[in-house]
Amino acid sequence: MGQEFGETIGTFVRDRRKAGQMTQRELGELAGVGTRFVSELERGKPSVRLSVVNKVLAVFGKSLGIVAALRQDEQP
Amino acid sequence: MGQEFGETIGTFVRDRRKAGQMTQRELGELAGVGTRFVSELERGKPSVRLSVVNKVLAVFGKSLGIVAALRQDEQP
DNA sequence: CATGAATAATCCCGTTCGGGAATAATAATG
DNA sequence: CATTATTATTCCCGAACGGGATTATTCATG
Repeated sequence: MGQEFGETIGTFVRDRRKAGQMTQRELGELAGVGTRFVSELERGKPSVRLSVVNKVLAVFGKSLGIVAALRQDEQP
Repeated sequence: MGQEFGETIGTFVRDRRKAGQMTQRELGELAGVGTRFVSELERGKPSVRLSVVNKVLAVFGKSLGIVAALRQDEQP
């Protein structure tokens, strides 16, 4: 099976948001962040603040601050 | 077995750095970030830029941009 | 203990983030 | 197709980041 790396933060957030029938505005309000940030996050803007990303992920009971997901070689 | 949640980004980076016999300055140079950032990252400063964090993690072949690690309830 | 290395804490400062609002572009719905 | 909702883009601006250097602390090691 081809490259099944896992999703980016952007696609994860977007999928979850849609799954929850939310608009970017609603998610933003829930997370306490701006609409524009949600939009940029979903589209993969790299230079975002970790704390703000986590505010969004917290809505879905997730977080980024714990483990580093591996991308290439080298086992954990 | 108490709280075995996985490490924070800070402890992960510090452990890996020490395991590699590196000083903060050396890691910073390798990653292309400043010494102060390495120090703050290791001590768990929450508001850091995702792109810069990933520059450091890249040194260890890791990344943060892929999967959201789960912290509480709710299965993946 | 003493001494030197490593790390932490501050300071100044250019860069950029993120909020909010307005507008343009795109998607959804009838 | 027409219309509306949703999303993307742009603007202004305050707030915070991150670099680099300096100074204070803490940690190794003998």
